[in-house]
Amino acid sequence: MCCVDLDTFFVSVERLLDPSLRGKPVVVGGRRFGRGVVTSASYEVRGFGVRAGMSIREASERAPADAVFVPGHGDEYSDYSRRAREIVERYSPIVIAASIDEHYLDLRGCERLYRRSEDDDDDATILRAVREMTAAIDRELGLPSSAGIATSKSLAKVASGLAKPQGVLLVRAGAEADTLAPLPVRKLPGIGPVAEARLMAVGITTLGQLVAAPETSLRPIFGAYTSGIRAASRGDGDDELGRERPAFREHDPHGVVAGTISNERTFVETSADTASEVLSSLCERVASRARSRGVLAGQLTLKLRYTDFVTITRGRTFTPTSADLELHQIARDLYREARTRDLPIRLLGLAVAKLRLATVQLPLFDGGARRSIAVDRVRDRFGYHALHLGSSIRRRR
DNA sequence: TCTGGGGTCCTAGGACCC
DNA sequence: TCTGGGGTCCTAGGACCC
Repeated sequence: MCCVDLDTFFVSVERLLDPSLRGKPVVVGGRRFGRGVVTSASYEVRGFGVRAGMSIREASERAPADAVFVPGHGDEYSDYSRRAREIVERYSPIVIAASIDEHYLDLRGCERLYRRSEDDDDDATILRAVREMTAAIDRELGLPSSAGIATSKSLAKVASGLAKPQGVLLVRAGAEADTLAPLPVRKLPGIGPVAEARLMAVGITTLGQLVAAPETSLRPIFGAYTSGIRAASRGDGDDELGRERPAFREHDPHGVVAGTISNERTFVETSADTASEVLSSLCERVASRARSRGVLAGQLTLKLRYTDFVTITRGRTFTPTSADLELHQIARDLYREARTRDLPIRLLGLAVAKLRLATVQLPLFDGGARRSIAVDRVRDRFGYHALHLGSSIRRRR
């Protein structure tokens, strides 16, 4: 099992787009002192304590004066991600994308394919092939990457992290538990800040301690994941690649499509946006994304966050639709149900789920959907902002 | 750690059906 | 009208990932 991870991916792409950023501290995520969070930080700026996930404001204070802050280029990242995948696919027929900057390959059975000399054992052969692969990604795309090779998927991921930057680490069969034992629990995918704190409370800080801990102390923390987490902490378990993320997956024969489509917006203090304007525009975005994917939504969930960070969600299941006006009506109802406190709102979000494939004939009978598709056609020609629902446009006098 | 925006998956209670 | 137990769906909330 091999995990290939592109190093500081967004920063690396930004440097391809603007070579003057090479060697400089770079922060991707937003303009300096603006709003947002860091999505990628170059190694130069990590030395100052800037990390992905940190607020742009805090990063702005920590970063040196010559640091460059860029908002990011999402379409370019997707394009480079796809090209990286094409290179990875040369090395194994079994590849899945785990995220935009991360791919897993199943290399079992490929040893004979890559063997160069009789002296090479399987590990040496695989290690050389993976080094060739990361070199190819660098040579052909100009992107640095790291890789981890191990008997299980999660250990391969951990190993790729240990190998960074621009390294390849192979954990030999039999060495799994010893490799993992000294690492902090947080290194294991699936253990986040909450689980880390709760483990600390029962005296567990390393993966070795987690493996040795009694079931009764882990169960309350991990629930259904307990045995999987413990197995992964020992380095055994998931030796299958598993499913591709639902967004990339085929739908099933009944027209059910996995996944959700969501959009949310945090209110800026200075903005005079009203909740109903934001709601309308979120509704249009979500519905138009559903239509462009050719799906109807059977569930809508509204998320409302107050300025004190208390978050309420209200959802409803209904006959599948992708019409703006229908979804908008439901969204307004949900908003009324959720908005019970007299406190300013920090964030509004909408998500559609229970997606199913839109049948071809349905729009002919459904005026709302037909109107929405006409709107999409206008937008295809003139841009997204060419047309909006009346209520999502600020009234001017 | 004063916290964006896109997602996935699990839990737990209640309704409803057989 | 009360009772048991299982299955499934709905809803709200929360942890985690990139």
